[in-house]
Amino acid sequence: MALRNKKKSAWADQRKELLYAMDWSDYMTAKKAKLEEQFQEAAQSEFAEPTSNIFNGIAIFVNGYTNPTADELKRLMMDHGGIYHHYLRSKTTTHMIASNLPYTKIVSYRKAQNPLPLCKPEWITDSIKAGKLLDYRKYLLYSQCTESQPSLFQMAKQTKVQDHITNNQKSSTSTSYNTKTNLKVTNIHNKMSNNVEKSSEEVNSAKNPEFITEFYNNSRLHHISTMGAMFKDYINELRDASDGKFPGLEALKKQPSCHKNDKVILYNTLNNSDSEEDLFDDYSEPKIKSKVSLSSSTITTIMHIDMDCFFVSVGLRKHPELKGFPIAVAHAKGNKQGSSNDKIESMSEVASCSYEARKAGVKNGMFLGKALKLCPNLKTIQYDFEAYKEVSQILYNTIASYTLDIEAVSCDEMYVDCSKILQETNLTPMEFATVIRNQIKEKTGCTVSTGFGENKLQARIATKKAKPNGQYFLHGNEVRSVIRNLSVKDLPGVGYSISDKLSQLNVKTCGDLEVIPVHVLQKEFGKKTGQQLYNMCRGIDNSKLNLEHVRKSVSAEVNYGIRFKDTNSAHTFLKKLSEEVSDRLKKNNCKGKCVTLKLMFKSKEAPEPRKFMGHGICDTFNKSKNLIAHTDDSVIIARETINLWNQFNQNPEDARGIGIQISKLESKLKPSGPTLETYFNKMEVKNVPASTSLNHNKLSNNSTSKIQKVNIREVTNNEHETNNTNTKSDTIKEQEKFLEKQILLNKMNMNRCSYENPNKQEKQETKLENIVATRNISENKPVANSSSNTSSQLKQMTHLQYFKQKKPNNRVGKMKLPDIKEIDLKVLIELPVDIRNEIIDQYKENNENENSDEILQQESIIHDSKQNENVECNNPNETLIINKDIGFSQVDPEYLAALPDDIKNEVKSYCDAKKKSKVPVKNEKQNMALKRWNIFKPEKKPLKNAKRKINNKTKMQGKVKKETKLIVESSTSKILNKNETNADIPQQESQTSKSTLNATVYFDPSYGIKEHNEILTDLVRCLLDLPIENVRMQIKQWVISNSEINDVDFLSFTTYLGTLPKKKRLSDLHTLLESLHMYISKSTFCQWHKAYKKMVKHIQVRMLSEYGYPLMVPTFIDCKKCT
DNA sequence: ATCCTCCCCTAC
DNA sequence: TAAGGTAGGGGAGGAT
Ligand SMILES: Nc1ccn([C@H]2C[C@H](O)[C@@H](COP(=O)(O)OP(=O)(O)OP(=O)(O)O)O2)c(=O)n1
Ligand SMILES: [Mg+2]
Ligand SMILES: [Mg+2]
Repeated sequence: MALRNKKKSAWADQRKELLYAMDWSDYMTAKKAKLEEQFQEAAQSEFAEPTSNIFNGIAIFVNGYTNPTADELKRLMMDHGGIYHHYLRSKTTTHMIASNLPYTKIVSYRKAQNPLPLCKPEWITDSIKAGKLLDYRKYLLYSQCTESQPSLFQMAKQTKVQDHITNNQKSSTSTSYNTKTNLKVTNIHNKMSNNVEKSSEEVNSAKNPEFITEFYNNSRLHHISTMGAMFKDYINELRDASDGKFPGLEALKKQPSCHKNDKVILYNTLNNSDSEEDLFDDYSEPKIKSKVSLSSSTITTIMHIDMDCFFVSVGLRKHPELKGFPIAVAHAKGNKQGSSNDKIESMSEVASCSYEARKAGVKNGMFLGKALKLCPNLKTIQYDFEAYKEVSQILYNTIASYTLDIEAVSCDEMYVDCSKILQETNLTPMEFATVIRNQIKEKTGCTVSTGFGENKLQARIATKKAKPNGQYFLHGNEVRSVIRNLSVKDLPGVGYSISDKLSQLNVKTCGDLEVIPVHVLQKEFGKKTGQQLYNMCRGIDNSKLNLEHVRKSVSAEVNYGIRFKDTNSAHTFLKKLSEEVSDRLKKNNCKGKCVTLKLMFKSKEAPEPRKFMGHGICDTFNKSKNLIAHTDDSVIIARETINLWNQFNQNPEDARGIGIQISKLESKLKPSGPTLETYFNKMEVKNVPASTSLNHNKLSNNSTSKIQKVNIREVTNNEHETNNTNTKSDTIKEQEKFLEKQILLNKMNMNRCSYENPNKQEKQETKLENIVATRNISENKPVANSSSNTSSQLKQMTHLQYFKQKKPNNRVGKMKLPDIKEIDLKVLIELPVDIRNEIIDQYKENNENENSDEILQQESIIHDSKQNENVECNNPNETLIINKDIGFSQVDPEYLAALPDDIKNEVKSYCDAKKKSKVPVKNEKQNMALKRWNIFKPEKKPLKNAKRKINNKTKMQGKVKKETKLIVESSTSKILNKNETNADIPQQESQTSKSTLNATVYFDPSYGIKEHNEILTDLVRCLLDLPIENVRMQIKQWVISNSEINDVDFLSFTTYLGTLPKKKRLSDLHTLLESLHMYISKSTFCQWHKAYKKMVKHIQVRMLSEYGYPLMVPTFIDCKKCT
């Protein structure tokens, strides 16, 4: 039934043909001719912040002569967040720009399988005028959409015609299509683009600003997901707030524990359903069972509980007259007037159907049209999401009044560990089931079924057997025989795909499955899945209840109604969706550092979806980006997702689904999370029956206990005020702030610890998690050993909270301690100033106190490198920096004060230079490249005739090598010591013009300082243009295949890295430094170690200047030769 | 070996 | 019309 997406590689690079077909001479000529200008502008753009982000993610290559010149285009791109490629890069260039192309080029272009869009330069200029990225397809060079992209155009046309023929009554839709098609024609001629945008906006239903809200309001799947997550959270909250008392349980215990029949009568006021037979049938055996479990308390009993046809049951409360009929909940009415053959089948989905309907073969999730065919007298009722929530809440509250060993599964379903209850009440599972089922039925008017077993699997299977409105204990001795007769599809985790594969192995039932050897299953389905199948068909399930649910991701997606007319509407939608995700993150009080964009595009030959505005048959693509810091900021998320979107060169009109997921979440900053009151406000309980006194008590109990807990944490007063919400909220706010700090500080310590010995730490964690099977959190305390001795009690509390949320008991081995580098950085970046300062204090304190401290090492390294520093920009007289200098206002004085003098001065002089450099931009650059490295001083001799590339594999010619060595020695003497090895490998390198950077740089003897500087600039610019992954590979190559350091490499990489802070590319910088450190650490050559320290120092100066605090980077290199 | 990314699959 | 969301487990295959 389900249409599965074809697998398809999103990133297959099919543009090689194009690359090889291109004529490169144009490019080379142009480059040479304009070399000078390029350098000038590079200097400009390199240090200028873009004025907008219109072209984020766009990388153009200009082919041939264009009306705005290539240089002009480059400047425009850089000014507006785009990238200009001097070379066509197969993987990263997204668009080619040309005003005219010779016919031969067009031919070769069209031969390419997946050609780059070839656009007129007006695309750039018009986009800038419009202040947003316009659809490039309006600016395709060869006007003739019909020629270049015939399929698209014609498909749209055909679709339209088809629609007219088959669907005459859809007048509005047809009109829309008409408009769209006409517009496309208009677009081709590139006219009236404003009109175009306005009118065609109506095509896309996602254009409606309220679309997302409206969609989510009506989406049942959205509602059940949201509610499911909410109840998982809710159970966590209840558990946190629990005082260990369970009113329902207490009430049960007070009952005379003798006659089960008494109890049945006592609670069984309403139930006269057929399930009673089951109940009494099971009486004899469970009694025995119960006794057995009493004596040997090790046996656990799991209960699975699930509302019967949930949406229908709830809906029927308002339509009692429909009880007993086949009913379905769906959006469409499904009025099946007349014969069903000319009526178009409704594609509305049946969310839930009554058991009467199921007898006819109707199933949840089925299209209404099909359901009506199977069951012509099926009646539909409307959704009532509020009511579902109310009933769910009662369900959960009822169970929670007996125990909190609950794993929430969904809004109508959960697992419960009943062992304790049964033991304490001396009830059999059947008796207990009767009690709670009656309670729930009484309070909600809806029936519920329960199943019992010794593990989750068995309990679930028992529930299936019990439904509807029943209960069942799946005894150990019947497990095998019962399961044997089940279809494999009945096993949880076995869906369409697996059951399909199994049926190809001639396996239909669990009995069939039983005879398949485990290694066969594992080969077919993978290690774990195979083992799981092997176990399940035997009734074996070792999984524990997932108490303490911890969320791992937050996402929002819409795969309905997505019809974009162009890239802009897609971007607009992405922004809205980013806001949605951001809201959800904030509601959940969490932030994440990985953004994933999920896109669905219409498959190549897919017909129009059968479902109105549905997604139809699609290919799906995911791409994710790791951020440097955790975020919940919609602007950042929007920026990143738009970037990701732009990396897909797909027709925006083909988009059918969009989703944004945030993962790699940090632990919640505020340990208390939303209060219980929040939940109940959210839930707006209205129709809770009077008999909920139980719940009511529970509520107030929880609320007070919550407050008490807060007060304890605060260690301030003993007044347990009963209500006064005002003071409380203030208190809580303060409290949260305080806790936030504490937790962050703790984290710093912990992370530092883990950084020193990550493996050991992690293993210890895992082991602990294993040991601590239940939620005995105190077990974890030793791991998070204290940071400072002050306020130990407070700290313990926060530790507890922290670990509780960080380490779910049954997510063994999945979580690992975050890296100190990341965490600290995140902390510093995202925290308010006061908190940041506090952390920096701590930081400094640790520096002074602990010798083995990682950060101290960093400091001392900086210190050490001072000796080697060529202090040409030193201002010895400038002792006090803090309030004197405007340029320093951004530098955190606290941190600055702790810096070694030389760094201080360096920061200062750099800031000064920056301030002055309003004048010619090039000066600033010289400040960086010349002053800093002292390489191109006038007195230096010009370099000799040589040629080299950034690519590490190439060696320099002897002469050049010597020359650069001289320079280096005169400037940064010890650090860049070179071995005098090879004066060899001369000319043949000139043929190898294929560096990874595609840059071949000549060190011409006639070049002067300026030229050298420009060469450096060019190299740096190339690096800046390069995707981060490529740079990383460059660095890797550079380090691992060289025993000595080439200074041009060194200078260009260092300058490049030093530029990143200003470009706000901290994420990239961090990634690169991490890699650099890793590779250099492996090197046995001390000059590498020293060079690394020097690079880090250089970068930190830029960091301090830009951000006021340094980047947390690994500095320690384990080398005995160089300390 | 272990991690990461990009999927697929499943459940409600 | 119809409202095909969302979170998590896990596998394949590449990078480290
Ligand atoms: N494809 C699906 C499956 C379920 N649901 C919603 C409606 C269901 O009422 C609710 C609970 O799902 P269940 O699997 O528990 O199904 P029911 O409760 O409807 O029936 P059962 O008696 O089998 O539990 O989730 C849905 O909208 N779409
Ligand atoms: Mg149900
Ligand atoms: Mg259910």
